[in-house]
Amino acid sequence: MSASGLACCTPLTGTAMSARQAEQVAPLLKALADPVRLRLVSLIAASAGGEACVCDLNDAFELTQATISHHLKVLYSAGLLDRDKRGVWVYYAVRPAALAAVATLFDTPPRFDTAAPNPA
Amino acid sequence: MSASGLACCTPLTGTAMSARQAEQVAPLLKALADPVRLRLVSLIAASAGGEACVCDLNDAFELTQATISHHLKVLYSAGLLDRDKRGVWVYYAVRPAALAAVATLFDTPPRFDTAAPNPA
DNA sequence: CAGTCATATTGACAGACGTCGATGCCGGTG
DNA sequence: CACCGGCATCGACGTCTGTCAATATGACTG
Repeated sequence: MSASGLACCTPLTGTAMSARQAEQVAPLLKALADPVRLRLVSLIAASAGGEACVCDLNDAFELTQATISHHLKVLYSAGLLDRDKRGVWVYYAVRPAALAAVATLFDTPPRFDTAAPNPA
Repeated sequence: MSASGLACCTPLTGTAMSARQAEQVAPLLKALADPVRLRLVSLIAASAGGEACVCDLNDAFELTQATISHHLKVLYSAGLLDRDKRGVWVYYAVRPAALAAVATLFDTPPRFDTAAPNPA
């Protein structure tokens, strides 16, 4: 399971992305590319303190506790969430850096349209 | 196959996302959540005129023509690409609006941290 | 019109994924 | 210490996905 390097990446739109970069970022997108996980991240991010208890997350879905736990593991393994066990409860928090890494993908770089003539 | 509504969406980080929203955006992310497709979009976006001929895209990968065609179809079906046939060749172009729709997911809204006390 | 080239489609297959019920683990409580 | 409750893990399942070889389609060429 990855979770460290955090996939710094150039925007999609600028210059062509390397195979290596693509393989680093794709897992992050894959982790987010599920309606349930999207809502989980959103719920956690919107919670007070930027973290949420698994018990509350379970109640927000009509899914088995096992399934929610699985989705949280996917997000955690991708490096998108932090995990903190406090007594009996477990709290997950969004890792802003991870989200930011993905966000850079969609940054629109200065638009040089069609093979821009050097504006010197 | 979708390709129209284009999934307008509130940022992940602001208020909790609805199930409906999540189900609209997830397919876009799913379409992008593959290294090959990520590179395809990147290659197309980085090409002169913001479009690229399939023949060139085929050459950029060590994959079968059928596989590239499949990936392009996935991206096209998700509404991320436009398709334009000119004679024997087919050109794909990135739909900036679609990319922008996904980008809004990662916009960081004004940070109200933990249940902000109204600063009145 | 027969041939060739660029894409798309089909069918097959192995592997990954989302979901569940059942079970295990561990921290509190009586 | 025995028990209960929150969460993770396991095993199984049907489905979806990425890839390929083969074939179809459709546009130009001689």
